[in-house]
Amino acid sequence: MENGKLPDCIIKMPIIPTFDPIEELNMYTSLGSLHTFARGSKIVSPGIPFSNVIFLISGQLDVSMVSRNGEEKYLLEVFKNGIAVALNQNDDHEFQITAVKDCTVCFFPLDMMLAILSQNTRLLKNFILNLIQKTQYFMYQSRDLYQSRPSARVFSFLYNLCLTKGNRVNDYYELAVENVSQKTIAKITGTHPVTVCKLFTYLSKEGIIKKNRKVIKVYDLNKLCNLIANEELTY
DNA sequence: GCATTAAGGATAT
DNA sequence: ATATCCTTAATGC
Repeated sequence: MENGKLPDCIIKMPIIPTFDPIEELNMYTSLGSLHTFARGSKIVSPGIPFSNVIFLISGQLDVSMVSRNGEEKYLLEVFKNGIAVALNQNDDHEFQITAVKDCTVCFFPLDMMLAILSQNTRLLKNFILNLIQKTQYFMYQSRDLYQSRPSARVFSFLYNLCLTKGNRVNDYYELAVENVSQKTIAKITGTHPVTVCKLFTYLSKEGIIKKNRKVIKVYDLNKLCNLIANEELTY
């Protein structure tokens, strides 16, 4: 640990499920196939075989699962230079990848991806770290869904967001939540948007936060932390 | 305690 | 002008 910095192989766990970009893949896009997708179109659909590593050159992707009864489980978002590994050669998968903005993507078949990675050790490392980051995130996610109540997950999300992205101003933490809507928080925490709204108004009434559409100010982080473990809750 | 639905209001495009 | 988001209330499990 030189210069007081952490070694560069440490996995940083995201609060919002967006994983580290791999800029270096831009050098290899000529070895894959370029495609464009209009906003709203599906790149991967449940039940339809698809086997490529998707590299996002521009735009934004939404990855989710859709079961036969039509229920949807949000998984993660992909931003510029991010990857989505979709290796589903059979028709029995439930994955869905949607372009939520106009997108330019590059498809790499697995063998091509492996050929590229075998030539570039640093890229290989970043690729592996990206996958580990995803698996670890979803390990935490499954643990939370298993042992925490929805309210605890929402409070926990807000608490962690505050610690990682909160700006200290006077006696409160300020959170820019313009791009993190309550709907998004509901999807990430596996709760209902109405529940998130109720919990936030509860926190406001308790004087723990002050909120508007763009900013959440957290005044009592300890109280918020205590609520995560709380059994009783009336809101 | 939380999901669901509905309905109205605010805000962004 | 239409979509998206937030809020509140009512109801049910």
